[in-house]
Amino acid sequence: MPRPEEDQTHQILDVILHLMRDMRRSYDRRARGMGLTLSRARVLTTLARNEGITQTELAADLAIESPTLKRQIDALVADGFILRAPLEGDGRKNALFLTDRGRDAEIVEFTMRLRREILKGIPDRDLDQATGVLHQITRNIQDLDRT
Amino acid sequence: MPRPEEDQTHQILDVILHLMRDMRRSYDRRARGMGLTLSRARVLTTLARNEGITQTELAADLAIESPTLKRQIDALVADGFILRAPLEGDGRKNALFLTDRGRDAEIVEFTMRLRREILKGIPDRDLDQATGVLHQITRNIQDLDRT
DNA sequence: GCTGGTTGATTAGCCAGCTAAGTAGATTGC
DNA sequence: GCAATCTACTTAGCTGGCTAATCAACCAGC
Repeated sequence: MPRPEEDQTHQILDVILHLMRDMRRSYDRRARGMGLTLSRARVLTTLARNEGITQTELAADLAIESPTLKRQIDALVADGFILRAPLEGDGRKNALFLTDRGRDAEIVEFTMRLRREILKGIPDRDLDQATGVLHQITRNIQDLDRT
Repeated sequence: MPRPEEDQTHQILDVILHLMRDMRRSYDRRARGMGLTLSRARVLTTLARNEGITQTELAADLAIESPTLKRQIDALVADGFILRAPLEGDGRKNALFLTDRGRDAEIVEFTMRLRREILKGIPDRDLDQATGVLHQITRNIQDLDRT
């Protein structure tokens, strides 16, 4: 059982990897009854802030690629949460709208409550500091990719 | 363009979601030439610290489920990075070993270098503080799941 | 007003995570 | 010493991320 010192210091990357999976799994298990997942809830709450936008615009808001979004939209349309409407004036674009079911306050409420629970007991300034570190890591990655 | 205040404060969860994707994408693109991905490199480096362990043990070390690991092992065996050997004394278990190719220092070196680059310019104490916050979030999720 | 390039959405196919269920080998209890 | 249970691995199938390539509609320039 060798234990190189390097691993201890760079631990944060593995913590991030695991945390994301834990978040997803926990949310998905809880939201299954509503027919949602973490990713799909994000689509709904993001769309709720800006109904009528196109798929490309929504994908940009969510920072995911359009084929990824497309499958989620298909599922949400099939489950009656949102609607695709052809956008007049441009035959390529779809405008997206929530249905009554998709606009149901329960989803937003549920998501916000869970987020509050997940961050419980952590002072705002600690959250801000941690967020700053994560942003710095993101910038470092972008710098690397530019090389 | 409405902008509810709540979103600003809980931003960290989205940052985590995106950061993980950025890490994966950046690593995978760079490591493609070696036939590796971030997940597979993690399998190799974790196994390197403890050759001869079984799949279940390795899955526990990586904190992933055994079916997830199984597919990665299949791929790594196919590409000549590792070997499955039947473990004498228990016909159910496989012992895992690196091949010469898998033991190749380049992989470990490459991974460590990239990790250093990604964390460049961030003081250790900031990293530790951020890691602490992430751990707290992980504990909060586990507490929720226990309910 | 046609032609070439651009854009929005889709399709196809990959990787990596998961759960649920199946199979074969070990272990335990009677 | 056999039945029942448990364990390790596998199989099957879902979700969600990605890239590459296709198709249709739009737009620019000549």
